Amino acid sequence: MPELPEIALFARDMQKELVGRTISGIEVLQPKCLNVPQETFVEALTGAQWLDVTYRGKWLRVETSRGWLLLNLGMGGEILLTSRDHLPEKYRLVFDLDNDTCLAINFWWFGYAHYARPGELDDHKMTAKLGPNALDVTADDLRAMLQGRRGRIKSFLLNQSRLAGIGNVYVQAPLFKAGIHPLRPINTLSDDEIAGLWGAIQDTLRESMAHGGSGWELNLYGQKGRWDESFLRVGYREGQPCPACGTSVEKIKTGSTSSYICPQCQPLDAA
DNA sequence: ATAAGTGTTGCGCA
DNA sequence: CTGCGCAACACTTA
Repeated sequence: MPELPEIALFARDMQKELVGRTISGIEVLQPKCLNVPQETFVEALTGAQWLDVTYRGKWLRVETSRGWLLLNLGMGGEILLTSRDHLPEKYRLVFDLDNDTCLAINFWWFGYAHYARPGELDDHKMTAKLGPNALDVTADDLRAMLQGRRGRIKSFLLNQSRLAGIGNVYVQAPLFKAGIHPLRPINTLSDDEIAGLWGAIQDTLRESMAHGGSGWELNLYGQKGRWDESFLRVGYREGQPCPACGTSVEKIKTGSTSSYICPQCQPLDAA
């Protein structure tokens, strides 16, 4: 599940490897992931030169000389810099480059490769409505964003139009570190708790990036990250002892997603 | 072998 | 508008 740390690392590595390269060919094996007809997509970007790679939340935004390539890996996938001789087993999309390398992209569900014409990035609804990157807000920003809002804290954190980049994997550790139950109503959070949550989010995302991202994902070069299960604290560790107090970690349903909590450290009705 | 669980996003509903 | 449940259908684990 690629989330902000992995996407930020992709953007950094793609910036380094691909800026200046020209797309010499495009192969589309799964047209349903496009937002325009396949012919339009291929015609628009073939011959385009890579200018800049940035990201917003879980989206990669590639600016080319002929418009924008917008990538979202959905619930999982790979972007691999390789060559035609070493294509991975599965891929949905290949961009051939002018130095005999190619970019092979795979997503196993709900991934997108979208196109927006030059200067029309704002017309791309799915990226235009995203909130600020989770790493770009200050503690004061977060408190202001939560002010007067109803609902549960976890729903807010996962809502990409509020705060972009956090998914169900990276939401677990900050809530644990801040001692906040995922279902806590937003209006019951104290300023101190919000400040603690903000710090825990920053720490978690930066810690993962410093370790090359998630250990379940491959980077641009096909290498696994080193941010593994040991950093999750309670996430995906049902039945194991809480690292702080030893209480058994519980898995609970929080809306349509699951959460892993220490019932001792993250009580629901704390004040 | 068959079925359930998973993670993201947009949409429909109160 | 806002918060929340659900559906989209690929792949792994019970």
